[in-house]
Amino acid sequence: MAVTIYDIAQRTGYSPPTVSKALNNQPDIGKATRLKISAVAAEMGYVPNQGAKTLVTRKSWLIGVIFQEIDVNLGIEHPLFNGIMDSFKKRIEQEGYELIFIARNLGQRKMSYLDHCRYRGVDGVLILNSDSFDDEVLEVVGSDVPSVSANIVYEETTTVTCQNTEPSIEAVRFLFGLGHRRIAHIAGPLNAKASAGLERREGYFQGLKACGIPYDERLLYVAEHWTEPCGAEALYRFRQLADPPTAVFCSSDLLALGVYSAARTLGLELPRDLSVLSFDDNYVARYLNPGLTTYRQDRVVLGRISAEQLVRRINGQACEKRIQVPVQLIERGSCQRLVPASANSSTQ
Amino acid sequence: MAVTIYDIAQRTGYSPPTVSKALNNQPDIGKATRLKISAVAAEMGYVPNQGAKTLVTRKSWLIGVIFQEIDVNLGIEHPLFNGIMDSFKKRIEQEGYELIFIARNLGQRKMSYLDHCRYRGVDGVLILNSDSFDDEVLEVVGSDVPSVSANIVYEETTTVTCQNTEPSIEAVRFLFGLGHRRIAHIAGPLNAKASAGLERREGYFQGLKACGIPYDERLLYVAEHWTEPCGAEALYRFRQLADPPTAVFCSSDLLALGVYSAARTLGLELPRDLSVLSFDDNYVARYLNPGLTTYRQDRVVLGRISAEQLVRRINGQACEKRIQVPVQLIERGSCQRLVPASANSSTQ
DNA sequence: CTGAAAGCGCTTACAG
DNA sequence: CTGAAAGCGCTTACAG
Repeated sequence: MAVTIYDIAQRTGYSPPTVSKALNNQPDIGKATRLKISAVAAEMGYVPNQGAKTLVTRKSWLIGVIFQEIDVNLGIEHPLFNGIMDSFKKRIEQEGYELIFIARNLGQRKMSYLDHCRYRGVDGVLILNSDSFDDEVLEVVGSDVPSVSANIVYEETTTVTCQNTEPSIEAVRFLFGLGHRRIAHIAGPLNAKASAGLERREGYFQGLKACGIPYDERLLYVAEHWTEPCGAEALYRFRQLADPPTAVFCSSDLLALGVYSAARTLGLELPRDLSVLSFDDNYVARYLNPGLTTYRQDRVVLGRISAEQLVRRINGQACEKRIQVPVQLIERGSCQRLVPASANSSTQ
Repeated sequence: MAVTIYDIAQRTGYSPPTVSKALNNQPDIGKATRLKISAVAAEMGYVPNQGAKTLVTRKSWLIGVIFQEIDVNLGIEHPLFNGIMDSFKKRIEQEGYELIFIARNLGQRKMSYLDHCRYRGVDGVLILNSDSFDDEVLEVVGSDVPSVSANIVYEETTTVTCQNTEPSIEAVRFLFGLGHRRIAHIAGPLNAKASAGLERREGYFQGLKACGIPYDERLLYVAEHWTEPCGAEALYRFRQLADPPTAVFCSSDLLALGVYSAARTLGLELPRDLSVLSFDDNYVARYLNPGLTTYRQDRVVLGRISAEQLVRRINGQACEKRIQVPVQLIERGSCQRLVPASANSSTQ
């Protein structure tokens, strides 16, 4: 049987409330008393029962994570989500919180995400999902449970993502600077809440304009999912054109992976026959051949800021509606100057 | 304020205990009563408070996960651990359990893993760590908290890993079958509890013997860590030999990654100049060039079996001490017949 | 089949 | 500075 404050009370001669206050560093306790009590508590190996505390304080020190990734279907293996979650976890632990996964179906019992949050009494929730229209997630963000979203943009809560539009403009400029004029774009799924698809495409449009390149709708492919097969399909389409693109800007590395495999199938050599620029910097990007040049999303920063925003919400402090973290171009070998005037295979 | 069983009691006219029993499907409740109570509960949006239940039942329906990966330092991004955890999670959720991360340091408070388990009252613990000698983990497996380990082998509890020795014997045979005679091995760190390093090396030895190849100690490199730089270092060493290996069997994909990068640095072409066979089938293996031929660890099975074993332990049922799951050879392009007698670059 | 009593481990007013 | 009383939301004997 575990040691309780009653056991400590008995051993020290103080009452349970006094023990409780001493252990919680309440101010109205004599110094000697506090010392005595904590010494005995340590000696007896006392560990507080957080469940009992939660019952009376209404504070569980638990953060739920709704982790639902339907697109790539990698679950916790999802390369972006798990990086964010890892960093988020470290940051909230500093604040004394712990992470619990909010399950969708628990045993036989069907419980909504929101009910589930109440069931466990979580103090807040991190939303890491890819389905913008999931009713149950919508119910959570619309509830009084503090939340933060690190992918989908919800009006009702704080959303933390990377910057999308600006780097996408820069992406086009970068390829333009390498001499490319036929620059294609593989956009991710487009819907109002999934910022990545929409905002990166917007950057593509603006980049084209900034470079004075007229928009050619045949050079835009909108992927149905953020998956490799969709990326491959895009390249097959592009290659059917009489005047195919010499460079392609992919809105995610998973899509770029599809471009790589399609290129191999088509006998195209990268980057000689096609420059590929991407977005994410997944774990695999550096191992590809050629290494993928891509805008890196900083998962550590993304997770940390999400955590800080959520803690603010929990504490009732003011919060941003949307935070966008800068990305960083990681140059590897997949982009090449178009006209081989010089012998350089890559340019700064 | 949340709806409690008192509210339901009031509305239905029954007592709280009766409401409790009805909602928990206890047998000694009238059918009409049960129906009435559950209808009202549903109507009022009742969600049980699991914390309060835990206090009296001493069952939290919480499984802790000790996730500590010191080698590669990828945290939750660790490609093998997170795959196992994902599958484990799905399986325990079917049983009604949820996953909570057991933090090492929570806020200012320093709490051991074991104390932490008690603090949250977890019903069991999944151990996914890479440091065999972590005292705190040792304390957990030696305690009365039910546990299962999915990497390090602990005498005190159930360990679930893939098969190591048999496939490693097969690995040598496979390379032998391709005509290789100078077969090197990059072993992982060797210690009694980290089965992977030791057992795979053992398989290498046995495989050599089975093929009638005398063991040459210069062809064995023991990596200090399961990391890419260690794999690279191994190849640099091997290449300094007067008679370097024509094939290398790596005890993990991370090590193989190092071999790939060192090969590139050295100007070696894979698989023409060196056949590489590996173990794991990480996310990256298929994207390498050439694709990595490797023994796949089935994370889904590993996670599922770990979950089932832990549930058995929690329920006081008999458990295996060690379970080993078969691996599967995934042939891609990194192994080649040594003597190019035929034009085939890959063999069955 | 149903309910009054007690208690799980803790904290919060409140009185002294 | 310390403690008696009450209660958080729930379940478990036990009595009827």
